[in-house]
Amino acid sequence: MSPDISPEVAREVSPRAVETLTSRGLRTRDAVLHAARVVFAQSGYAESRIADISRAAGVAHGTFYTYFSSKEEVLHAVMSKLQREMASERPADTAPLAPAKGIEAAHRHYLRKYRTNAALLATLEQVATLSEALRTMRREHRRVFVDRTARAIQRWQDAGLADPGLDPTYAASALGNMVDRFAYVWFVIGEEFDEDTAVETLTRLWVQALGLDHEHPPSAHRRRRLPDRTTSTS
Amino acid sequence: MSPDISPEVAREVSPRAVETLTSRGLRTRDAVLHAARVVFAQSGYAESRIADISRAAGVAHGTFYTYFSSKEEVLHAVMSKLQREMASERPADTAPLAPAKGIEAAHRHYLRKYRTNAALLATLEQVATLSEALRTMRREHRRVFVDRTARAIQRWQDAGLADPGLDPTYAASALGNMVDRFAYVWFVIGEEFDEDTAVETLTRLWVQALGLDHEHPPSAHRRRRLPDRTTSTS
Amino acid sequence: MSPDISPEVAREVSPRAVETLTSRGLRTRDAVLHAARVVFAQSGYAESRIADISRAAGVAHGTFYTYFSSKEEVLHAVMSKLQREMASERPADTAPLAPAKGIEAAHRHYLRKYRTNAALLATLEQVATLSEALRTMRREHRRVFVDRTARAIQRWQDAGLADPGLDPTYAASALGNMVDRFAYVWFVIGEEFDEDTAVETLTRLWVQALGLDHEHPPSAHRRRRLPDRTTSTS
Amino acid sequence: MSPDISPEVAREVSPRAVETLTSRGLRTRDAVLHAARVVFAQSGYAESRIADISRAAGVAHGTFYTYFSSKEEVLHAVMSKLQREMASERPADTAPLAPAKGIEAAHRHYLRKYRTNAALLATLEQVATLSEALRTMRREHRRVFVDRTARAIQRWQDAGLADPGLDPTYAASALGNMVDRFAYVWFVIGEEFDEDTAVETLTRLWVQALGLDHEHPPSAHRRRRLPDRTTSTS
DNA sequence: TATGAATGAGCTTTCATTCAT
DNA sequence: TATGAATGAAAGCTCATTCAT
Repeated sequence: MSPDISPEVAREVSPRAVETLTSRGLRTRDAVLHAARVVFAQSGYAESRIADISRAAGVAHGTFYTYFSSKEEVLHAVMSKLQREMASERPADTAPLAPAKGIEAAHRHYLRKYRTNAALLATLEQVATLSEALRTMRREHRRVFVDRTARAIQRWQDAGLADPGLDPTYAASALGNMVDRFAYVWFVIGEEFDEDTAVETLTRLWVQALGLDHEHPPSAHRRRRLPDRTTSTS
Repeated sequence: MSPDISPEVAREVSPRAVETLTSRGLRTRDAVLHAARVVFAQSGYAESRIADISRAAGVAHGTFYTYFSSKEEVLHAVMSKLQREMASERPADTAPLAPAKGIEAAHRHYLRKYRTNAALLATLEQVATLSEALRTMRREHRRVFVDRTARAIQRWQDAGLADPGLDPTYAASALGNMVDRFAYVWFVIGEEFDEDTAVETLTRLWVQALGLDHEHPPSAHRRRRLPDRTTSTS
Repeated sequence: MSPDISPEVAREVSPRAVETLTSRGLRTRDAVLHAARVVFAQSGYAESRIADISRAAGVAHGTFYTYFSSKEEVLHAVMSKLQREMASERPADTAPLAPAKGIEAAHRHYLRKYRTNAALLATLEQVATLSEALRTMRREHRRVFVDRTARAIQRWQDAGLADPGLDPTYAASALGNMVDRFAYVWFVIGEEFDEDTAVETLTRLWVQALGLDHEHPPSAHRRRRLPDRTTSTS
Repeated sequence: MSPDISPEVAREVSPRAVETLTSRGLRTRDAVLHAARVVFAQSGYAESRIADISRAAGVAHGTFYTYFSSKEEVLHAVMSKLQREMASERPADTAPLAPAKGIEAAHRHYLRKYRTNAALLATLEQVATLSEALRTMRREHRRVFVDRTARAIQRWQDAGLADPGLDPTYAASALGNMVDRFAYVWFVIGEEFDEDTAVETLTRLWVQALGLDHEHPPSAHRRRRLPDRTTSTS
């Protein structure tokens, strides 16, 4: 595999813990963090210079190190924030839509959010394997997505709406990858697609793959159940 | 900084074209290329040093530059070769299997090939967006895969085996991504999966997504046809 | 090799402009510039190493690049300064000497100044044709000298002291070259001469060549006048 | 001063003495020598690569070393040939012209020859101080010119045509420089001049400087005589 | 003689990080 | 906190020269 930038796990603390910063300090830190995001998006990780980030943040070169102890640390902070943003902010599915409608809405939403952050997500792809810390962050972030989808699949299976023969986790992982990767190929690699056709096709594939388009008699045996969750999240 | 008095004599510095190499030269070039592959797989692109490659190839530092004019150029050569390998070598589907059987075999084959080259494919992911040249190579390589799958889907649609409502290219792209990305998450990011369950799930998702599990009366209208191919490849 | 997704943030690598330097920075810059002068004089351009200059300046290797972006750039700075020095600093010809006396003084002064800077002037000769920038600098520097002499010649012509049949600019260029080159051959190529004889001969040649040694009746027609200068410089 | 490329005096012998070469060998050697001349003229010394010379000569890289043992050695050979060409080939002044006419013809001839070889002469200027060997070659070559002129001046002095107060050698050196440098400034540095005006001015300056434009009674005392030459050349 | 592959010392340049102010 | 000058390890690349064939 790829080498870790630093063998030890990345430090979780900045040179000065965020909590202890004055409000002026917080503002500067934010400026640097935001600048880093812009620069990483624009130039990729390897080609981004601390000097670029400082300049973009409007601070002196040395000021960077007041808030982050290394280039890798800002990277971590930027990517962590990005992944949180990608995971949250999904449209409030307040109304319990029919599965197909909900899936379509989610797909359209995800693709648009991807497009917005495409450049930074491209950088994330570059660095995903650069350190074990990032690889771990990546795995954990995926788990949120996959779990959420897996639980939905299981609910659908329980309700006799989805193919009970599918392993919810494997299916969730596979289908999630499908959409995520489709966006990557489209917005990063530069393949050309049409949004409506894309959303429609992805949705149809999900619906049919999961068997949401016809009934599944409850007699069917399930291959594997998800571990019970006390907090039966959305 | 050279005097620009009269430009007459050509100045060429790039490496000698492969065709003009002596057999000794060819052997050395191969050694360097192979060493680069090993080193890129081991260390990723950014962390690979020309010195590492030369050492691994058992040649002097300067010899590298006899055959490649830069790190980027070997990268290109290595990745080009990798992609050709990934695209070829598919199992001889001599027997016209039932679609599902064929799909399953292809999936299993692909996952195994991916696992074999996982480290280098991880590097490919890192560098995919590093230069337009690589992005283009990437797009073109995907096209081979996608086209092959899209034509298969269309044949199945024509035969009334697959859902005629799907755009073959979009579906091929999406489903291809699904498998490719599943392998990445498994072998590169380090998620843990079981091969049989993986192959089974991926296959079931394909089959159901494409509607290969039930009949499609010929009356159905098709969304978009692929451009006709004279050479109706398998 | 950076992703070209969206170019927004400026990337500047060139050295900080001289005006923006702190006094400490200015001091260091001067040290480097002076060291470069010494090293170039000692070793010529091609044989001078950035490492030599840094060492001579007593700074770290990288510090050189804080102030100059390349060897060529310091060269430019050094030579520009040298030429300014050669052009200025002429002896205050406060007393309006007889032409011959003034010429003799100027020659002696020039030869001595040349001897002092011979090594660096030899380097200037080496690099004069290395870049168009230097060639241009050279041309402009000569113009100062030539113009000054040409105006003197014209004044003498106007006063009936010098041969009116000479083109002032051509004559100034030729006679200036004569002295300059004499110094080069003497101090750089290593021909052996005696100062008094040299000054005497050069002066006599100038005086006679210009016809300063006898009257020129005002009736004589002039070949070409210099463009009028409002500021009739001394 | 500038450093010598190699402390020892350049070897005077090629890897294989020219006399021992077969005619095929001689042809190859000539091709390399000529190619070197072209390349040096085009790119200057520092920017010329042995590879460029070999390619221009149409021989393999290694073949160069069959005939010259180093880059410096070809340089020496090329420049030696150039200086011989510049010194010879002057127009047969069969008819004992009036001094002024002869001088004018010589000047025009020299300027034209300079123009033809300007690029290579520019390179000569670059390298003149690179090694003691070249500096010596330079001095010796100048001596031919200067001596020739000095003897002419002395003859004119003896004949009562030229100012007997001038030291023939100093005057010859200075006046020779004047023309040589004028050509350099014109054809290498890129100052713009008109040929007729240039020839006319240079000639007038010579004539007047030497006092060839009026009589010099034999009573005048001469400053210094040239050492007697048995072979009272042209 | 001719070839062209191989060598490796040597050089320029970059840039994350430190630190005195 | 903020500054920006200073550091120096590290890497890419060049090319004159050697040498086996």
